[in-house]
Amino acid sequence: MFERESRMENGNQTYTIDDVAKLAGVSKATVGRVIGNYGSVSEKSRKKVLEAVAQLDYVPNTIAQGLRSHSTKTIAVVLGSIKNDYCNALVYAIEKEAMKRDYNVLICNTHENLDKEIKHLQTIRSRQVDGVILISVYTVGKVIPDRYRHLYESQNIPMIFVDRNIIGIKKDLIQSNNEQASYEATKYLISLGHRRIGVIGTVAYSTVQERLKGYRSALQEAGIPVDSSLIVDAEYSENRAGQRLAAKLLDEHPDMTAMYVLNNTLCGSVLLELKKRDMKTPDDISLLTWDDDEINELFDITTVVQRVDEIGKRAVNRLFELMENPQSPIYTQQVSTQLVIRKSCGTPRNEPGGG
Amino acid sequence: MFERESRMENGNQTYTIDDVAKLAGVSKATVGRVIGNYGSVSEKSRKKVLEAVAQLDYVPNTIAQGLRSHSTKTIAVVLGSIKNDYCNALVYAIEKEAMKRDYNVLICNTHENLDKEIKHLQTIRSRQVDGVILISVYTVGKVIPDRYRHLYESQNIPMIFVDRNIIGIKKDLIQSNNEQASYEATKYLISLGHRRIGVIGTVAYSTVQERLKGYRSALQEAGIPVDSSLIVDAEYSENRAGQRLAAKLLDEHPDMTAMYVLNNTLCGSVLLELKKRDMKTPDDISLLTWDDDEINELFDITTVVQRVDEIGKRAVNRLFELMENPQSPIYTQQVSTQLVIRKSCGTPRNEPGGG
DNA sequence: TATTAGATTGAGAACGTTCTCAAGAATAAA
DNA sequence: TTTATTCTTGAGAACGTTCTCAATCTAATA
Repeated sequence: MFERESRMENGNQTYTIDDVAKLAGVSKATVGRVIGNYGSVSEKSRKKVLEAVAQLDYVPNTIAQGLRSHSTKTIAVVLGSIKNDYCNALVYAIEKEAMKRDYNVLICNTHENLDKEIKHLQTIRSRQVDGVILISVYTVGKVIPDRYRHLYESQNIPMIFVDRNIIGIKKDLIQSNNEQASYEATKYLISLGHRRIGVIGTVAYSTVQERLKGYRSALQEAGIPVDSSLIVDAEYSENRAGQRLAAKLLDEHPDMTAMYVLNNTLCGSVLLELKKRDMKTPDDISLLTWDDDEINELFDITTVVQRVDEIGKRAVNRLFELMENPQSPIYTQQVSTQLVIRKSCGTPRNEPGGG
Repeated sequence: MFERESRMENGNQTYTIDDVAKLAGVSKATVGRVIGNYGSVSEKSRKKVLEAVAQLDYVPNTIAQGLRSHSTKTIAVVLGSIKNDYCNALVYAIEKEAMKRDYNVLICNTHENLDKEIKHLQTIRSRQVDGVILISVYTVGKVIPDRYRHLYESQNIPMIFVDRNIIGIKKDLIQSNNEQASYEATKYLISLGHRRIGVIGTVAYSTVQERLKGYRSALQEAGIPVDSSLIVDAEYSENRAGQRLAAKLLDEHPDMTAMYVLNNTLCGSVLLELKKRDMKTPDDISLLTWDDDEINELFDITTVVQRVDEIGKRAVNRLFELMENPQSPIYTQQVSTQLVIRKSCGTPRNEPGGG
């Protein structure tokens, strides 16, 4: 009683389930039943409890709930950087879906750095996060050291991969149909008459390798030899890699008539190089890129558009499935893409039909 | 013993401080001392504990720590949408700073919706989050209902505002020097000879009002009458408001020689309208906007650049100050901006010197 | 009225930490 | 050797929930 009153004086004090129970004149078990909406409670008790809750403006302590119930109502999203367009659209979609289920989202930027990814996964473990959505930094060549494998393989925390796969770790994966979409995009360029198509992408990522595979098979199908010097690799961390590599391609391959950009981060800086050289699409060169953006519309760039919303939604849905049933069999979901044809691709300038 | 062994078999089981204590042959109090690095522990005990920790790959349960210590090592960032360039750059900076202090970041999108902001603040309270950084939806005219005021005023959770202020709630605020920067930007346009300068912005936000104030005072100083029909208001939620409003201004004010865009979200769609009308900057119209972006560089748009990194950094620093000392006096920090002059502003086309 | 089934309730253990307190061990001083 | 001082240690309470279990109460049936 004494304590209660001293609390009342401080309008900001937070109340516990015991305070509610005392005020309502019932036990905390009964309060728990009303709050948690389980068991059976008489109408009279329920009313008293709800009144007390309202009067004290009581909110249950999620931390205590988490400790007791082993569920923190939290999912973590681990990715390179929230600044990346693909990633922030993904986080947006994930948070939206999570909210619908009263879950919150912890954001973990790895800055495309292995150590930070490991550190985040450790934190996630100790935080008892309920589930993890991971766009891993792990690139195709690299092998996860044994001492960290458990962070990826533990059955305790449901985890799914989005976009990038980690070879050797079996997890659900949700991604665009990279190979097929890339095959079709390349075929489109070929159908316009292009035979020398330069490619810019961060080769180390599984996604890009899939896209390259589609590129190669389209060329092969058309009987065009694959010239690996037309494929240039962008370090993810390099600032304005697109600009440097576009310049390299343009300098070394004067016969190149189209550029195909596989990473969404690269396109802007490729355009900067074109601007610098006063080259226009599609007259001077054709350009096709992955991932849509306001820029793409403003510059009329033909684009393979990923349905990031859909990927995010599926990721959350699948994660919740796994949270309910951790034994659910692993599988990969491929989300369709859309080739949005604008005006950046034309017939090759050296071709009879070209300008 | 039995239990331990059955746990060992399941390689994924997580261990508790009791398991470590048992394996090390000490009490959990001693383990706690080693983990938490306080009190005094003999070298012998310390070694045994560390070995046990390593062997079991023990990580402390943050939830239990949180319940006991009343600190969850979490800060929440509440903002309109992570998709917004300003916001995602801010979150990026905040997460980076928070990581340095071993704090994690909970992301809360309000979708510029009042109810969602309230809901998030309630969740934040029940989650025992240690601190909140808020870009509120609350617009200048609106008053927070009494029943929700405590969510903003509670002394329990340190909270600071970024970018937007809420009139009537006294909190720390960190923002750009909106009025001064806007005054100078306008002055720059005036110095080029413009007298009819259209303005597009979401008037309801305190930031925009500050920027308008700077705009007006620059005009007044130059003896130019302020024509309020040149200032058009963009609903935040409207898709491509910039395009519609640019069209409106261009249609209704043929004498307008410059457009001044106050929201970063609007510029892209303003450009779309210019593109549609085949108008070029600076020849057909001058354009000046807030917030930098790849687009601005590609289109050579003169821009008031906000130092979002710095704002984020200061926000976290200040929040931690408040977490240590909640009584610390409230104040506002204004971060300087930079007017990056590119090529989108020229002399008015109807002027003697113009095209 | 006695009996039974079902509804309602509260006491108290458990979740995994932190941290106080008092006791025991080790060392230094007398 | 005894006494004082400092180190080192473990038992157990506390944080705020959830949830089991047994007890009580109600109403219906025989």
